[in-house]
Amino acid sequence: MRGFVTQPADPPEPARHHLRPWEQVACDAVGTVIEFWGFKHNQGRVWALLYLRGEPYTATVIQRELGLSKGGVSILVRELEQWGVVRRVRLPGQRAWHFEAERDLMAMIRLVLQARESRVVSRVLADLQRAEELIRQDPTATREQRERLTRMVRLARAIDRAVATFMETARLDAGRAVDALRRGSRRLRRHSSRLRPGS
Amino acid sequence: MRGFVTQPADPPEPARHHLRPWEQVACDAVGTVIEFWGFKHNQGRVWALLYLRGEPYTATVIQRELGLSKGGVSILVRELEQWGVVRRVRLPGQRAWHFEAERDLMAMIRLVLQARESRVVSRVLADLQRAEELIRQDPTATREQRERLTRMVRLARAIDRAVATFMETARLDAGRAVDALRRGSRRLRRHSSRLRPGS
DNA sequence: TTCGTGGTTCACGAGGTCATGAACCAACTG
DNA sequence: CAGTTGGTTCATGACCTCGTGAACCACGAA
Repeated sequence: MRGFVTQPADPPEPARHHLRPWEQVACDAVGTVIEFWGFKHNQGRVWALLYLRGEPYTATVIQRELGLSKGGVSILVRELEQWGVVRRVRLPGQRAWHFEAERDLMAMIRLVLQARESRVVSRVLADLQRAEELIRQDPTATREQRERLTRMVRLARAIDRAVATFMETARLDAGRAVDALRRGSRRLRRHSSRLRPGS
Repeated sequence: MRGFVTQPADPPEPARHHLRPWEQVACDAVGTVIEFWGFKHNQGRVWALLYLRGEPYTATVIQRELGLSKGGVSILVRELEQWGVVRRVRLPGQRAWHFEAERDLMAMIRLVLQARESRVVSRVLADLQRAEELIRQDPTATREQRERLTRMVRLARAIDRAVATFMETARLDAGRAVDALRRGSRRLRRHSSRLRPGS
């Protein structure tokens, strides 16, 4: 009796969303990537729709085109807006809000990286550094263990700085981001070797 | 009557896991990163334990140290093994399997990237290319829309190749990975500009 | 053979995430 | 003013993933 709830016995088909086949595929693809990066599938779909259509849409249209619920769209666009990948604009003569996608793909990458960065990387680095402090007060830890922990901290720090530098420069000039990556990678390289077996 | 099963009324405290404070912190930190990269928190903890301790451990010990269940450890080490970040070895005189962590941190990054890559990036690229084929058969699509889709495909392709090249070279020599990154980034750069407003 | 230990698989349950849709609020229109 | 439309919030429920612990298998020792 409970399992039937999901099957409303009659598909509502809400005014038929008229996504063309290539739009379906592309939006879902973006949804998949974005989901993989820790965000919501539908956030990707909404952005992709706005990007591909190229013009500001109202929440109602988004809802119809992608077959989402009213409340869902409200939340999705708010989140997208907070990350700066979608802008909320007033169109002259229209009283409803309209939403348009950030068009600079490089900026998109930067924003996604930024979200990940602020969420986790620096947090983890802090924890690892705390572990490094704790190990100093632990006389039972061997020298090898201290070394391995230090190695992890250095790697984390290198990644953290690489990402930070990348975002910093990419903000001003996409070209410079290349050099940032290069420098960051060189730093990474120093941590790439194994622990010497004999040491 | 069923809900009580999980609360055995008396914390078993399975021989007390004797993780030292810094190990606790470090293992959890690794768990957090790895979870963020789409894997399981406990997979990160298991690897970190093995890495920090530096010697092969049996499943039983891992279970005790991290406070996990028998079945859980079995599954976790199998998965870690499949990605090549943990090796299963027989120790002379011991009949139980022992597990040791991959020690090369750069290799770890490569393996994680590889897992992500095979799971998603190329898959998404394929979908986007399919969308590009579909749009050719759609006379209603505007020139701007075709351009935007093409731009997305090119970006995806650039990222795909950058990652692939990075892994390819990192496999042989961590140093070369720097150049791979550099070349990939230069390719990325071409897609960084906005669509010209007038076009 | 039987016991005991190491190891895997499986069904279940807890927990968390996400979308829904109703209730509600706000602002404009007639 | 009432009515309509746009927009947000919230409780609910569907779904999914992970870990558990029991059942089970394999194998070696006594």
